[in-house]
Amino acid sequence: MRAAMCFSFSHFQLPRIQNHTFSGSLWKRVHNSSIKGENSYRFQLLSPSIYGLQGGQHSRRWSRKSLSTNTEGKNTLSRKTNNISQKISDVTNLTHSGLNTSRLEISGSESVHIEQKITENKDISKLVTVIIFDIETTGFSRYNDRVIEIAMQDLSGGENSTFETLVNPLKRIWNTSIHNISDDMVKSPTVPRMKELIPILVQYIQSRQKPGGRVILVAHNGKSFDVPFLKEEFRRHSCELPSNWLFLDTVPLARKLLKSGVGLENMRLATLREYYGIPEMGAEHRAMADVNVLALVLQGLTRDLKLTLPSLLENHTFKSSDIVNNSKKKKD
DNA sequence: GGCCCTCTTTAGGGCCTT
Repeated sequence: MRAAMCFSFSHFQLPRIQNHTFSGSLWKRVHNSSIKGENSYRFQLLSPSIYGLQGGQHSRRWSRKSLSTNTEGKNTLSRKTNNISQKISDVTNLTHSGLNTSRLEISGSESVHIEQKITENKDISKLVTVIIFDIETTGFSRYNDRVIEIAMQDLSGGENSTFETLVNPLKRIWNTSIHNISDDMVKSPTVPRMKELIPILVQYIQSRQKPGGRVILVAHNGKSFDVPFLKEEFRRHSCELPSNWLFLDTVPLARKLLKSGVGLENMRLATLREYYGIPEMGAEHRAMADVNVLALVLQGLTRDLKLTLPSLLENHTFKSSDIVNNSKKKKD
């Protein structure tokens, strides 16, 4: 199967977020809602630092360009090809010839310096890539259900800062009412299966990693759901999540905020979106819509909890190896 | 399923994810 990927040059501007009480902060964006047609977005992303970090002058305007398959599941041809799409094509071809995805793993030794910089309290924002991600699945069981959509957004911005694709789960989708992703949408020949997507995914994240830096993959309830789910999908295809990927779960941060007595009702993403006055960004429970929301929720959480990038790295990240896989006790 | 909380730890219930 050919996993046809295409570039969608999106134009999406978010509304201005209230409470810019600090300067030089991460997502100090200026967004004006302006949706230009279906699947057409653009937004501006300014400084790639987190609360408390001096990220320098990042007034440069980023134009986010997306890397995606057609998430409506229609069989359309890509309208533009460049080096990255060629790389993806190459990776896909390698997959078909039996690629071992461990070849794509980044050496853990490359990230040694970042721990030193944390210790030395140096600016590490230029070494850390923060990627928000979300998956849609056929259900809650990582053993019996499958991923049907995945979306990612590198907060550094720039070309190809987002990635999204449907995934053919090779099984019936029973929860279409949740996310509106149907069997017909994922059966399109342009929609990759997980077997084909894994090396593409690893290649994409590797392409976003800065030399000698670290990648933090952020998801809401990621430690209990998204990361174990991905880990199981990788295991099912005899792969492992790269050991140098770090993960961050925003639920514990939300719990901390809730306990502080600010009036947050619960820790759901939708509740956090309302709490921070973030407008809906497309259909709820579509991966990229939730990623866009979580990107702004993370901004609010780090601001309210006064979390710096070093403190996030040291106290709130985990590795996939921290998650116990009980798959040996289960049968698909 | 992992995490947190409590009327707990030799347990049970609720939250959060699709």
